[in-house]
Amino acid sequence: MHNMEISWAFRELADLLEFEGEDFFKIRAYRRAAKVIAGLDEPVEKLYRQGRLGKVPGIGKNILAKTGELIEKGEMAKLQELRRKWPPTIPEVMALPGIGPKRARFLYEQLGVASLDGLEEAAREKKIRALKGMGVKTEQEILRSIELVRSRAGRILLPLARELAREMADCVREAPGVFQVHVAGEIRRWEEIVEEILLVAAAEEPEPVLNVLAAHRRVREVLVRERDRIRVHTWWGVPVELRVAAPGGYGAALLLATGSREHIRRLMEYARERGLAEDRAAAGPAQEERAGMFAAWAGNITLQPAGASTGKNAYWKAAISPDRHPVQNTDPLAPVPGAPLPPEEEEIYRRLGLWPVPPELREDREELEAAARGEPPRLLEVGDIKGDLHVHSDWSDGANSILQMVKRAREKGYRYLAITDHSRSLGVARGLSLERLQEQHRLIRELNESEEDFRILTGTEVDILARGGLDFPDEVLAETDVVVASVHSGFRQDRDTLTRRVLEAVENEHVDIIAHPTGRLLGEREAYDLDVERVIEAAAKHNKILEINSSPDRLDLNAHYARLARDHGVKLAINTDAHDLRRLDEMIYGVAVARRAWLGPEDVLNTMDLPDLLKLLGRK
DNA sequence: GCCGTTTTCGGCCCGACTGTTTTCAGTCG
Repeated sequence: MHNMEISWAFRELADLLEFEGEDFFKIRAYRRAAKVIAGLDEPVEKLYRQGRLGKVPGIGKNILAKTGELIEKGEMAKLQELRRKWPPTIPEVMALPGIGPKRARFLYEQLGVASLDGLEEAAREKKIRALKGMGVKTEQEILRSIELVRSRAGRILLPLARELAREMADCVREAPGVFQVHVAGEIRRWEEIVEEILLVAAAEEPEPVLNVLAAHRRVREVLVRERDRIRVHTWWGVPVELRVAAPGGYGAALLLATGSREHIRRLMEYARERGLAEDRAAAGPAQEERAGMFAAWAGNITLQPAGASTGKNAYWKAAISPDRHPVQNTDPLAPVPGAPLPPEEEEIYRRLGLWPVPPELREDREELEAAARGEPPRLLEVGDIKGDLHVHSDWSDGANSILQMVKRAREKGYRYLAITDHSRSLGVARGLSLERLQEQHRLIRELNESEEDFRILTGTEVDILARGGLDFPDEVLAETDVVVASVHSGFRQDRDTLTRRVLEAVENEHVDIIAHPTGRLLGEREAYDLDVERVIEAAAKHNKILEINSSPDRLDLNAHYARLARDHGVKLAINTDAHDLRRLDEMIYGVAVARRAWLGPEDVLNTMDLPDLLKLLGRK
């Protein structure tokens, strides 16, 4: 059983218990377990079988037993009991912003509302406003939220998509006759949100490969099946499509499956204009047919004589030549951003007289024009990153100690790490008081004495207060290595007020970085109403750094604004905002955003060596 | 329900905001 399935079971259990009015701390324990399990590096099942699961913090006797039930029997008695007792759609009502357990219960008891559909109907019939404690505003807010939730149904964030794609691709790779598999589509382009998972496999015989996917235990229903293509609906709620190409046509198939649609369209136009692709387009053939023609042309490219391949990954390995920049992870199923293209695909661009366009740039944002002109840009790579300038420790709401975070940072090859715990106003996150902050900074200075070739930077993530101003006085910030400022309250203030708050932080001489500048939480919360252009202009004027927050549910700034910032001469910092060890690894997502924004190492603060970094931050 | 170099019970998450009130409950970060 997948970790995510177990995590979801505990989350559902917590939701239903909360609806029942169960003890707050018990619910919190289940939620925490769900979070811990989702964040584990190893399969829960393995830990369980080896008797190590009980040692994981947050997992005690009871949760261990319930997890065992899930693993052994595939279900949990307590959860099934609750599902029988209450309508199973209750959690979707509680998940709505503004509706918690109390209101969900109240709506259920007063109106019999137990699902989004039911709630929407009640709101449209103006029944909500008649209830005690609710009014017209609440009713309208409910309708708005429902619309938002509906619009994001069936869309998942990139890390989960990568994990699911990997699981499916792993099984395809073992299918008879398959010698190469890639994850393509949105995932390969590193889009923030994924609507479908696309896989491409190379094999002479498609039939047995398609059969393997059709029989996968996550597959609920086969939606489309053709000779060399299958599209299925999965347990995860996301469609998965597998295309099987003959080895000779693999490059073209991968290229076509990676997209985007506009990039492919332009690429085919480009090929036709140069007489490089068959042109039967005069009569206006459908997209698919044109793609087919292009594939037929591109498919003629064979790089190696048949039989030259010595194994499944031979093509892949051939692509990694020593003159490339170092790439840490070249697993084709879950690569890091900047992993090399397979040579068959690369060759198609070369034959068209273009440099091979990295998947992250295939969005029809002038990448073909650039590719037709000179040299490819030197885009940022994971290996360029020399440190992380925004992480949390167990001094505030992080899970790990400073030393644990430092150890992992060193293992990642970093040269520095800034510990930026929350400031005093952020109560929930156990924000540091002035005294605690200074105590922490003293400790860090001590720890640095025994660190060689590595520097722990003192820092703070200082709140930009709702009433304006910063949460710590200037003289304290002046003595801090890295001051990261960010908004955590007053999200609903109007554009002027919010922009003014952020501008004030930009103008403060002690602030170095504005973190997650727009405050969006993908799939959860819209960005607050901020005039980002003005913030970028101010950052340029005051030499301030803007963050690309790598957390996959933030990715903030996004590629659009990151590019705009760069064009204004603003440097970006790519930080993880990690609250535990594992999330230090999320740097890849921020790097992908930077690549999608066409950033190179020179545009990014934390590619700098420590002395240059300190100099730029104006530190004494 | 979990946890313990304050260890088998008692503590763990509090303050701001919102929409609804007329003094506050519910939600959220």
